[in-house]
Amino acid sequence: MQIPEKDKHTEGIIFEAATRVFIEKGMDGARMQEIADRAGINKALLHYYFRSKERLFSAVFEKIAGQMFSKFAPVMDENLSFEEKIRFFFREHMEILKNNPGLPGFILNEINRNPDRMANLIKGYDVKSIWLHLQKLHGAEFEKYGITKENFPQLITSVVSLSVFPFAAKAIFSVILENMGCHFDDYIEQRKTFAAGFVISALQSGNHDMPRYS
Amino acid sequence: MQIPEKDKHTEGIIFEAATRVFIEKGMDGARMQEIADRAGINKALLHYYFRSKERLFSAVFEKIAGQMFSKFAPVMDENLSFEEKIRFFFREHMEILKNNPGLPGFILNEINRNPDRMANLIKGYDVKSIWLHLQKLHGAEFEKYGITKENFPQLITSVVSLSVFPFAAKAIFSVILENMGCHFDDYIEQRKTFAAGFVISALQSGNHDMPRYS
DNA sequence: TCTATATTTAACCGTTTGGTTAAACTAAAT
DNA sequence: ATTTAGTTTAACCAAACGGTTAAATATAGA
Repeated sequence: MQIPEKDKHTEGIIFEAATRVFIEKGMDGARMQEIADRAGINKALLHYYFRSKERLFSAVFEKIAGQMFSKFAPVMDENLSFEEKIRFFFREHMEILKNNPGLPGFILNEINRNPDRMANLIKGYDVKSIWLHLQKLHGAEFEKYGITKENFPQLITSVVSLSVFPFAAKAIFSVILENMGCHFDDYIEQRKTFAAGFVISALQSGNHDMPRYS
Repeated sequence: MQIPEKDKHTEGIIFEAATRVFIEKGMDGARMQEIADRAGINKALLHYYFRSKERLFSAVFEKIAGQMFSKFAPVMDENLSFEEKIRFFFREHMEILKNNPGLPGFILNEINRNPDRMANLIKGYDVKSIWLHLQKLHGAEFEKYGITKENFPQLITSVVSLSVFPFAAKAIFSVILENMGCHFDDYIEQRKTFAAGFVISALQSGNHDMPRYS
């Protein structure tokens, strides 16, 4: 047999090319011919490795989405105070996105196109278990900050929004920021500390407006 | 001549059908045949009113984007304190998005696909002029809250992130929230007051971590 | 009634696209 | 040397798609 390293090599080249094209153009906008061209191979070989566009896309999406979500969990296991974890999260997570600014748009676009794919993806990332886990670790801090089971979803979605949205809306934000003489990358660098401080300040003041569940 | 109302009527029906399809599928995923079907007319008539897919899409996009951005400005002219404006913004803006949850994803997807379109769209929404306007109106509050020209972009992008991102990521959030026994619409209703309180709390505590510009 | 526009019908066109096929070539493994 | 899998080439196919055309019909205004 032939060396499997070469298989992985070519398969990897195709996969990387496909990843770039799918991120740029999305599933609908991507063309198999363009993927083949960027990989420096031909369409026939593309289908030799990945039978169809759908299969190739699924492989790319699952890897990217997996990478994306897997970066959330480990932060929560670090031996840090809750406040330090928040700073840690913004610093690390936004650094990853800074190097892959197209990921949020890619994920959001695809889950909007095909919401069913979410079901498979989400299992294993249960917010309730995260809540229980964190409450065990940081019960005292949670009480001090007034973090409850009711406002916890609001809190973590706020954290995610503050870090992810600027990348999802990069095409808008970068233009607007330039008008104020600020470059996007500088803005992101500032944001790592600003957003962390912003969240922590909000927690410390403690008066979270939370209506009762209806 | 025929009554122009009927023209507008049919044109409006087509336009609305196109809007729905484009929001659901995006430019690349949308099909002219499906737009015609949903409008209850035929493809020929579609091209009779809107010469091409590109023109139809541009018309839809510009109207939606215009609606979207026009909702930001008037908030700033209300006769309210800055704190009240923040509460007002979250309440009103999120109510609009609640009734049109597909808009953020549509806009984000398209500006990612075609960033050049942003240039035309942004002019008229200059952050620097908004900053000058607000600083004139709320100079005292800005000083109290420590809002400066440097951290202002961080502040308003945070406000926008907190309100818009949950809709852009609705397909993810709704699944995750269900795991905690919370429905998306309830979450949004809570969020109007939570996010406002969150921002105001962060401002009141005042210690915004802001590194110097590089 | 005549006319101009709105609308339908239905066929048609050129291009693109995802995917296939078959033959030939390469090169390492046995 | 033979086998096996990787790879190229190049042609091909059927379906989908955006868009066009032309003839027929409906309808309201002049």
